[in-house]
Amino acid sequence: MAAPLSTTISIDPSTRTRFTIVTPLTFTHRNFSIHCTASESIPQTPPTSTTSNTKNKKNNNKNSSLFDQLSPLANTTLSNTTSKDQSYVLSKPKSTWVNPTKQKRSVLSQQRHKRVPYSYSPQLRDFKLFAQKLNDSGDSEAEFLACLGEIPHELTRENALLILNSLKTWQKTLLFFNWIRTQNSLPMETIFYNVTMKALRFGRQFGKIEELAHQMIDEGTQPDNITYSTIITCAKKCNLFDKAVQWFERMYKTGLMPDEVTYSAILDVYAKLGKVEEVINLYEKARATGWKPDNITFSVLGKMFGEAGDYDGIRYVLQEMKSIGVQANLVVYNTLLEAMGKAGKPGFARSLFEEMIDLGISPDEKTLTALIKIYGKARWSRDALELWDRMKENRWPMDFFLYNTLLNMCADVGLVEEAETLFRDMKQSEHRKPDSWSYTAMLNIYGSEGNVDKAMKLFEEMSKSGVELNIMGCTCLIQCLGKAMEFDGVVRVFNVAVERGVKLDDRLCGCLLSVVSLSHGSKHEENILACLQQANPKLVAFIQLIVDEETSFETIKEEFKNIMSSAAVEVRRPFCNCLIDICRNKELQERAHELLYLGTLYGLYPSLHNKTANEWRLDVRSLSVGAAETALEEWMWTLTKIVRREGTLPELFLAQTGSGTHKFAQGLNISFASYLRKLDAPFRQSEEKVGSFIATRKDLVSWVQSKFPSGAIAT
DNA sequence: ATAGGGTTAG
Repeated sequence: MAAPLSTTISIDPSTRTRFTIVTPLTFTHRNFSIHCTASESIPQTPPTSTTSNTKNKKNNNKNSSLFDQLSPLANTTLSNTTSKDQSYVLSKPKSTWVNPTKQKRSVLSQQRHKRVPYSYSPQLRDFKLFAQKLNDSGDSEAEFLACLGEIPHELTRENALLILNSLKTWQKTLLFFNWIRTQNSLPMETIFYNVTMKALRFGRQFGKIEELAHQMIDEGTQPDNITYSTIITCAKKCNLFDKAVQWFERMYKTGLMPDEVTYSAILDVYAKLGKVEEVINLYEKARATGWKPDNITFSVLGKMFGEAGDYDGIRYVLQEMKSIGVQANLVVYNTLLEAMGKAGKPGFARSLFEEMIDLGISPDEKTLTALIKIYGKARWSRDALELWDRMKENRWPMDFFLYNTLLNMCADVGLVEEAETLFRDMKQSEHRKPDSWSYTAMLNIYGSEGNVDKAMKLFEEMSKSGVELNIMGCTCLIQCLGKAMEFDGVVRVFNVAVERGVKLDDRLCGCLLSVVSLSHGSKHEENILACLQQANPKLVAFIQLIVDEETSFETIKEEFKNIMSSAAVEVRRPFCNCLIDICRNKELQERAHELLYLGTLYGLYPSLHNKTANEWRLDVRSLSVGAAETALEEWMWTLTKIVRREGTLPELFLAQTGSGTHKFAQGLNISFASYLRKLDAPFRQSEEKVGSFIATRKDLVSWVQSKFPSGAIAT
């Protein structure tokens, strides 16, 4: 989803750490400031979910939200915490009571529903057989009802429940439920509704569940915690989060207190809505009344913080577990591992895994999938291979997800042969035939490696064996063919994708855009542009605009903003990089500088410049070759200006291109080095750090002075 | 699935 692109200050309360400060930045053609460390902001998270409660606040209490209802409780149970408190994690002291003897009002019931075992029925065997017969009956209502005529004995409460629980489709459960109702021989207890609702939930029939709920309310059968938690989790399963919240609030309004099951279910609903503050609020309110959360709650919290990439949140969960004395189980470890990965902490994931092994908890497929994925994304090939060996050694469980994750990991760290072996094994296996994910991983590997022949062979193989080509496989292929300058192949693959109805996304457009820049000067440029025209006509129109020297900067700025606003966040920088390359190919250097300026202005290059008193650093690691050259030129112009007016300069200048730790990474450092030579700039390749270029102030100043006659420098 | 809550691949 595209986040809005904005030129105003944006402080999104849901992202606690992300503030963007706009400082005035003057811009004149040809005279670019490189001090663009501040940026106009593009919010990274769509501002969607944070305001839903304020909407309800104005309504009367008939429709008031849960938080309004709970706020009097909050005032009495929580001290010195405001809901706007940004530092809820770790720094907040545990709640302190003003009056510890005063009874705190509860937000949840500590008592769970007691399970009543079924009483013995002498007709159990007969009814089990009868249930079997009903399951085997035809699916039509008539057949089912005919079968019901053969009921062996009069229906008791226990036997009715037995049958309700034994029917295998929700349709039959519902028919049987309605039949009991019409028989009128048994009082309709809550448990009948609950069992039926559970069957409906299995079939994701939220509408039917709601009908039943209204029906029971109408006839005066009280819904209990089991009813509500079933309704809420069904809504959740059907992605009807508003409905889940609605039913939870309804429950409060009827005066029924949720127990811990319902409570953790609703915590999960708010977590899935991304309402982190609300979840913490509810969690702490319940904690304050003495509730002892269990592993399920911690799994919900861990998942939520993982989705938010919030490392502090994950630490908060670990700390809470420790202080409450709850030992994590396998599910919690799996969730927290996954969360550590999302928060970008592979090292902590590794220690968490070792901690779990030391405790004697055996990893399952999900554990290993999470960890292999993390090592792959972090490019920790040694850890990934070590873990892979341990998996084989210990015969830890493997499944299809794990196989495909291993393939993806191989793609991430550049293990071509290992991937080929695994892929071959999968083909030879009975139950783990490669699917579209597996093929995509292999296409990714061959694509990154630039192995056109093997990639195309896989492509043909997929068509033959009927494995669907998905958007990512398609993008990998196009990228691979483009880099190999096989533009006819690009067009062919693109057309196949369109024919098969692959939905074209922004990444594919970015890929095509890079092919456009590569095809410059060849007879194929028009054909590639025609593909892009189909995928994203606005982008093609923008290219036409930027390559026309007559277009004013104001127009470029406006259209740039439009293009980037509607593009997915992750493709904005690649788009800008490619557009700069296209301009430089056509020797439209000035336009290239304008685009780099705009990219910087809109925060697409947030860490391009780093300055300390001793060192100025240009970090071009996320730039394309053309964009990196443009950035270097701009840097040098600024230095020239500063030298001219005899401003202060640091001792050291450093340009970083990255060493290309990725096995497949194409050498930006090589092209950057040759451009430095072309400019005859006094940067030297650092000996200890590959991909770093260093220059001293002395050398740079004399270089600047030699480029400009001394008279020109005097002011 | 045996009346209710949590975790796996771009």
